[in-house]
Amino acid sequence: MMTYQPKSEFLRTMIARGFMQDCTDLEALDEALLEGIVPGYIGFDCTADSLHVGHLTQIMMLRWLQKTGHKPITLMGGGTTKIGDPSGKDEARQLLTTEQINANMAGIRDVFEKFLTFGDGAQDAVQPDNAEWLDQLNYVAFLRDYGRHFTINRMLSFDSVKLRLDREQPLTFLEFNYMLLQAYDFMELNKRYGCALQLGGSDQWGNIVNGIDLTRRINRNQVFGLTTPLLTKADGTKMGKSASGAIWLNADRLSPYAFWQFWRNTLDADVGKFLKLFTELPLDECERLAALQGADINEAKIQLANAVTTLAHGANAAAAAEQTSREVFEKGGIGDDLPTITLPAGQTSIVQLFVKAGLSASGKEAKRLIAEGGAKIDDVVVSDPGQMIDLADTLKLSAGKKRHVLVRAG
RNA sequence: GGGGGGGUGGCAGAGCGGUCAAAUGCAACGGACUGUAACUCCGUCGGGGAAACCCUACACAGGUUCGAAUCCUGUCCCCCCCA
Repeated sequence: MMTYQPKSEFLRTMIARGFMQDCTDLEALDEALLEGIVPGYIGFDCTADSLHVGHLTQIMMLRWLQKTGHKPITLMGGGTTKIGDPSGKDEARQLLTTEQINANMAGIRDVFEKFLTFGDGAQDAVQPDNAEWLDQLNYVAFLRDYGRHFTINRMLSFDSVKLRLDREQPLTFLEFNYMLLQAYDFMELNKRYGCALQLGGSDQWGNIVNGIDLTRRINRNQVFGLTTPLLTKADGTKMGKSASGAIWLNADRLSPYAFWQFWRNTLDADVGKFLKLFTELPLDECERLAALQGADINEAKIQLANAVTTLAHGANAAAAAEQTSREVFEKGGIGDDLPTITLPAGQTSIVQLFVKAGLSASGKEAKRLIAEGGAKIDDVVVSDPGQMIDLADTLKLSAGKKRHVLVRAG
């Protein structure tokens, strides 16, 4: 039960928009936020060269932090990625090379540039890499200075550890150390940047609390933690995955059109929640849109798609995606934003066309699609799998009602 | 170190000499319905081929059989119990 009503804009926003799950000390954090600039951080693994929709809650929190007058720190886990966080994972992850990690870090930076303002100012975002301090740790010195502050009894009580032990899945000592290093990160960020807040998903609670304790003991500073609820869709499935994989925030990995479509296809019941979390539309507008009934709620989904795509890819990309979507879905036409492939002009079998366009994983699958009546070329149902087609101009291939690809003769 | 159980399709999980490209569930894909929904229903769901049909698959390598996911031998990996 939340009895305390925060006064700071940041916390009020977090609560009102549904970001808040738990806070270590709401009242004291609120005071700190009212007093001055609070640097707050979230750590990100460097396991891929982009971030995806699953990270978007965290990204938006940092954006709000900056918008409400504070300093976001996007900590790159260049050091900890070499270890792997056991939280919520069933198995140890495979280790990445330093080169891969560095490349990934650059890609992630590109994503953050869209959401945050980086620089040297007091409220500008910074992006340190924990390899800066973790790589040079001396094992014995670390154990002596910091290891003494962690008891095995306590560490064993964390859900992330318990889960693995209960399932009798191996938890290596390497992974077991992850939480020490994350705690060390918080302490180090407190030293370097005066960082006083760690944000994260609710699965990070244990790690965050460890960092708070360590910072208090070593630095003698009070710092805070705030977690977000685990995000699930109304149908119970995990947020951020689609048929074709993760919904990346990077245009190289997922086109703005596909990104827009992802949001356009939000479940009715999720529209309000997503508007609040992933857009900056005023709350009353979010509520008005979410309350639309029947087919009218499609308008809300378009607004959602436009707003989120604008944040991630810019207003032009969002407008183009919307335009193409209207052409394709409302008029049955084509749009520039549709995924496009170029193939040599001439005779091609339809089956091969669908495979090359990425609409079918194999020829077998393409034939199946045709047999089921789901394959269309320029909106005409294909009936003969053996048919050859003369590729001379541009064709629109459709697999079902939603997946369309343009094929150009080149 | 000793004893026992197991590794099957994206996942879960049957099969235990032929009728098995392998039950069932989930996921996925297509269709109907609709709002580019949800729910429900129907269909499909290893690869190649227009098709007949062929190929590759049940941890890996051999072997026994007319015939093996199913039996034998060896290798690797996982789990349980005892010490």
